[in-house]
Amino acid sequence: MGNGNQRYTIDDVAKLAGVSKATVGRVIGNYGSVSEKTRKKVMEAVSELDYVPNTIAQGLRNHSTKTIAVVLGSIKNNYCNALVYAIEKEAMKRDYNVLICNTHENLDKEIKHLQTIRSRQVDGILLISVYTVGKVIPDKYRYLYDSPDIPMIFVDRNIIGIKKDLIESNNEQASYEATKYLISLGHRNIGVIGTVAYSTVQERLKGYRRALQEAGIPVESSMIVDAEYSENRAGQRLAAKLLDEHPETTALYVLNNTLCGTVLLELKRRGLKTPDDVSLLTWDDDEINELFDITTVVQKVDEIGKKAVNRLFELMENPQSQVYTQKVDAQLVIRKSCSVPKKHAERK
Amino acid sequence: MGNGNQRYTIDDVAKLAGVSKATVGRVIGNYGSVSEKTRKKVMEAVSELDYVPNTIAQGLRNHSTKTIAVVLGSIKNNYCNALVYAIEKEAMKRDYNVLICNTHENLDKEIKHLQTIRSRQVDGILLISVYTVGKVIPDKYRYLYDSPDIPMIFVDRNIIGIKKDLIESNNEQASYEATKYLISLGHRNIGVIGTVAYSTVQERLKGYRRALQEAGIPVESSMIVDAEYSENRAGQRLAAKLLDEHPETTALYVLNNTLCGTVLLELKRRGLKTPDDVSLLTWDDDEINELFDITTVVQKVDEIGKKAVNRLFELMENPQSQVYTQKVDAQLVIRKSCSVPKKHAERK
DNA sequence: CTGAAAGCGCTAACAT
DNA sequence: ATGTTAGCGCTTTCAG
Repeated sequence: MGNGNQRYTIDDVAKLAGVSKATVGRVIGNYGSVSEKTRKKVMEAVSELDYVPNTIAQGLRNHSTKTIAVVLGSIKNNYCNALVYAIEKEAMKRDYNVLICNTHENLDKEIKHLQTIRSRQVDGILLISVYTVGKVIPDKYRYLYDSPDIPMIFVDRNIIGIKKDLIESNNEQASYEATKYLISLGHRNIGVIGTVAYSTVQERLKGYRRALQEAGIPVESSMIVDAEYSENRAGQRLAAKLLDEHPETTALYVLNNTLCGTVLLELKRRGLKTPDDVSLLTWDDDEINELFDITTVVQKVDEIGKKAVNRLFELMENPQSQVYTQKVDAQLVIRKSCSVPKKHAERK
Repeated sequence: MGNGNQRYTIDDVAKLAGVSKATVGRVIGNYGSVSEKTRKKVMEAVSELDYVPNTIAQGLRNHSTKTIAVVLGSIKNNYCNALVYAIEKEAMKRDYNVLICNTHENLDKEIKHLQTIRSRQVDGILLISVYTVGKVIPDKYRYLYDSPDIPMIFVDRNIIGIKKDLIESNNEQASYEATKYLISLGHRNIGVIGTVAYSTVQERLKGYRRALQEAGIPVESSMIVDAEYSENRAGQRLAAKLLDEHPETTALYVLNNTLCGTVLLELKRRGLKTPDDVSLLTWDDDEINELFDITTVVQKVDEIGKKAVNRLFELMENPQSQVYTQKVDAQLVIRKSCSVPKKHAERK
């Protein structure tokens, strides 16, 4: 009776089949040549014992652990867990497992994780880095980011100064179009809420500015408010700030999925309805968005995850490969939270 | 210049320090005895090369990979990702990594994952099994569940017939109290929506029935409607069914977090407001719940995750340990979605 | 077509 | 206090 556990080794199979372990290896690994007769004997022994090769031993020998790691801020974030879901699904198809590492958006934890997964010899790394624009990686740890020995690609967030593949949404363009949509409705005073430090948000801001400039609307920098990642209910505070300081605001444009929930809370607190009192447009879809009929820039998380894994495997096979960025189209899903502005206050 | 990668082995350190690798091992592993002088030499060599031991090689030797696996339905589920977050945090404290395995609530995938993580020699497994009440594990795969060679504990869901530790909320009692709360408000016609097959939901139903019986309210089985896990928008369909077939319903009691969103959708579609038109009480907290002021039975996911990891480590140290169940108190958080029923329709 | 043997990097029992 | 060596389970030359 087989038990499928690790008690049986290749030697046990060899003994039972009456061959050498080299031969068993050939059958299992499907290489070299074995006579049909021996192959059958071996197969029988394998299923008799329910033998499964020890991945650790294979790893030591082959320098491949059949494991990839995903390093990200927090698995509780909806964008992240949808991404991990897609990644794991894709990895499984190739019999790879996925190690999950939360950095809690903390530099030290990111470095710690990067170090330990290296010593674990993961075959590849998918990184949504904490490193925000302006922050510099200490020389001491730079090898964690640019050493070519283990394939790594950036997902969603880029690190300026490190040349690695990047898979992300077409943030600038999608944001440009979203903003244009608001402008086409008649909005001229669009307040923006986002965590500016992240490279994605920077790009979304670029798109926003481009649309404004194209429409001849001056960009008022105080209408762009910045959220610290760690702040609790940042969306609420910033929506309040924006609405207080800029009562002429007719539309709110939220650049991070995490922020939107508490923006809604603030709107509710003030008794403001969308789209009648204020229009609302946000990034990243969520159950809430559908419930509230919020017009949303939806990222194709599945596709991003899939592309990321595919590219990582390419790199694992051919580490010399050229570095490049892949953009996945994000889509504006128009629901009911945006309309022609009712108030036509002047700009300050 | 160190590079922290795997190019350097214990031999390199030994050579550089001018000692044997056994000595290096003693210093690294902090066992046996080494003179202060040699220790220093070794330490210098270690930091010179930025040497990090190869976890794979250690694993082969020690039969420990410093990895635990979490097997669950889907990381996209909010209960699950909050759990994984807690688990990973706790695991990191002990320098353990976490492997994530989505079963997609599919039996075959669960078995496949269980097999591969075994061959990967994970040190422990946390399982939220797909096996629902009534389903039987094929003999062939039973070893995956009851073989004692690798410590495993059940989280949230139990498998009847397999004796393993279980960490879960006090589902019966918390559900009893939640139902009692609705009854105390005056509700007698409480519709229940849940995926009945799961052991947790069964327990919650028991608590619901107990409260009803205690209050002398007959349990009407057609007011308990069952959702298939995989059905899209099951909450919506079932809320509709309940409201159509039982117009006397004054309160909706939702037993799974995934269902609540679309229940709200159906309420919205019908123009029904909570708590004025219908009271609503649900399990598992979520951003939506706060936004909608929904009274909720909140599970202490953090504590469940922490307890699960702690217990798993106990088992890893002492596999012979007695099997037992730990219950974590879930709490009823009263917000504004429940009130005294306005309509006093008779029971059918 | 098959087997013997070396070795991946580390640990630990044994020897000095 | 330190070094030598066997071996964890597997793959892969190299011989035969």
